[in-house]
Amino acid sequence: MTENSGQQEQAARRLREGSGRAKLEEVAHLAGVSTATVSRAYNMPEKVSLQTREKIFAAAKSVGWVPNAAGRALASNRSHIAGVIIPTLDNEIFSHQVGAMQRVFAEHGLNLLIACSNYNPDLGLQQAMAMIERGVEAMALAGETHPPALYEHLERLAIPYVLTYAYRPGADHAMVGFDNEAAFARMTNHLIELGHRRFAVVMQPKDDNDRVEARLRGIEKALASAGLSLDGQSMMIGKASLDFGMDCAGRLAALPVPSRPTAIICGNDTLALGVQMGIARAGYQVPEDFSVTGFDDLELSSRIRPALTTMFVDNRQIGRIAAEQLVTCLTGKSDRPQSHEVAVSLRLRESTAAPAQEP
Amino acid sequence: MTENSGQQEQAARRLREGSGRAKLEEVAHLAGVSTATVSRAYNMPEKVSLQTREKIFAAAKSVGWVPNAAGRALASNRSHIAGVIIPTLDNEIFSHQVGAMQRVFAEHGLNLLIACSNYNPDLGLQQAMAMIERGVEAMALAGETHPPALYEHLERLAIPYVLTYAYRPGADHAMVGFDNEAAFARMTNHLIELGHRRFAVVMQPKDDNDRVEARLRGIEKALASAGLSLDGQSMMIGKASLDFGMDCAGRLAALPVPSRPTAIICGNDTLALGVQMGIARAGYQVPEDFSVTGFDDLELSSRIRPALTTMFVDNRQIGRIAAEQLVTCLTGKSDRPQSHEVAVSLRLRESTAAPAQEP
DNA sequence: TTGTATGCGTTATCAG
DNA sequence: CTGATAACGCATACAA
Repeated sequence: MTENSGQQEQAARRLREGSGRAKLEEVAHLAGVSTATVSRAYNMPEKVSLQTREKIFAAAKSVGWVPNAAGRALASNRSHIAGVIIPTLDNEIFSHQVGAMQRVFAEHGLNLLIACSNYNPDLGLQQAMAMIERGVEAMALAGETHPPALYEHLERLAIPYVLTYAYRPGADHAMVGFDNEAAFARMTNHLIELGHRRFAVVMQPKDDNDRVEARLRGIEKALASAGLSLDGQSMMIGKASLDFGMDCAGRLAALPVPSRPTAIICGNDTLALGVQMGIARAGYQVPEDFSVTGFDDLELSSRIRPALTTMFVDNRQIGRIAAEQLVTCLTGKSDRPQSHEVAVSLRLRESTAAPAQEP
Repeated sequence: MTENSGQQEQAARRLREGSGRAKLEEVAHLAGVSTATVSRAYNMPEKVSLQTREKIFAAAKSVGWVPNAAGRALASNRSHIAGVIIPTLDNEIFSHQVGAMQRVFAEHGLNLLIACSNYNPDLGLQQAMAMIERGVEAMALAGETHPPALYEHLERLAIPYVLTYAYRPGADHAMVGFDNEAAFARMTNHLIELGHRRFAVVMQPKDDNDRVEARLRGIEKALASAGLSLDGQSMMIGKASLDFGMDCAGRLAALPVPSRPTAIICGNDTLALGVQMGIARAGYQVPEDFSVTGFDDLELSSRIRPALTTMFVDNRQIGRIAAEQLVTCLTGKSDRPQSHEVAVSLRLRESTAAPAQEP
């Protein structure tokens, strides 16, 4: 009890009396100079004589001075913090992006705040607002579908931002990514050209996910151009897991031959690998009985047998370019971040082939 | 008069500096109350009458006021920012941890700064110092091996911190994780009990990675207890990739039978999957010719054939608990973060079996 | 090259 | 319940 109250008291006093850490003023006293000179020694070293600079650094070191960012930010109107909002860190397409961004930002003295929306736009908005309150100088957002309120705040506060993992010519915002619709149209056309006429789609949920919506559009348009379409039972939407892919494969394999697809387009490699496993488990073969395509090109996808036909997306490059665009704005080299289309490449491998001849 | 000219001056400055950001003072004017009351309306609503509160919120909304965190932090000595440093976001064991942490912190109104050390302690220190300058209130660090200077700074500034992904009874610091040495000893003993006597180890680089060092100790101690040891050529260290695993498998399969291992202990599941592929490619079978073990239990590991014997580690739980420990410190419910051992579980599957009888 | 003085936006203290 | 006012730690015109 006594101990406890003592601790509380101490904590309270720390709060009342300030951080308890050394401040710039103490460094100044110790070095026998003014606070302005200390500040200059760090922020504009060339304007301070080597001699005093050394005195100052020594003094700072002796008291273990760490600049207080709040005071700094308040006086300079710079927080040195950037922010990124992604749906989830559990998907490597986003964690790779963030990793690349963090590296670029760090090289420019910027710290990175991160938050996840869990594919929930309202949560994303909330997280973004929290970051804006923290004074982020720039912001990267995954995807294009965000509450108008978010864009309004960013515009009004003149916080530069880019949208990542998507690219749409003529979009209102700066975007760094690729055209999801075109990419899936390309993949679909590959299968059409091989001779496939009956398709299934295994896709992650499209709610509040503009990338997935674009992908479905791409598939449907490509099919329509060939006079084809998906019937309802061949469109399977669920969690992007191996298990869901396996389930779907099982259901598709159980269809009567006339309505059974010969090609299965998957929303990502995880689903596609699951589908391949499900097909094997059902006693069928890839690509003889089913052609399968993925998206992302995970390390595993090229090593597994049969190697997966998929689309390579360089998520690290997306993250890097997005961060670089923001940095150029912050350093005044550019007025607004520029959009940038990142190339994706179709990797044709063993999981796709011409369909077997109908008996 | 004075007031008026003051406002004009302020407006002029805002125009000059292009910062169209409203401040608390303007909200106060608009609502016809003092700045203190506006502040209270947000931070201690119960101490402000409902009526004035509503006036204030309306005024704030009309000018789109966003609180300035720098001013806030300076006055309250609270940054509402936590930090985490991990080796890399490219490995899901860390990205999952970070994702879980971020969720917990967000629930408590804390934003999360993230940085990667790339397994370089100096870079980690540098990143950590940057975070400390930004005023992080708490910090999570992956692993145990960090420069003494880092610990000194954290201690001196009284910043609560926890180390994650490792646990060592009697450690100097709060740790949330598991005993890497014990875990690998357990895995090794499983193989010894199956009857294996010749082992190979395929492991990620151990430089500046205390977890890997502990794992190797665990393996060697378990072997020693059984009167066994590794000869040099059976210890293979390299990048934790499928390719390196495949290479190692090829080299091991090429050894003359008397010195060829019957069991291959891998540092993680990625390496183990690579080893399995390499064995298949070399024309051998798992587990008939080689037993293989992994570590982490990726989603894939239980679905692949043969299913991989591995150790399940709940990285999300590690992240969650670590963050919770830090939060309890920040809310004053605890003085120091507590260590917490997270259970790992051995998943015995198809990739391990008794070695074939020697002819 | 260095010092002085002031402001940055908010919270907290104390009086009312 | 509310208001006036002093911190909070630093950067930066302006002087010297």
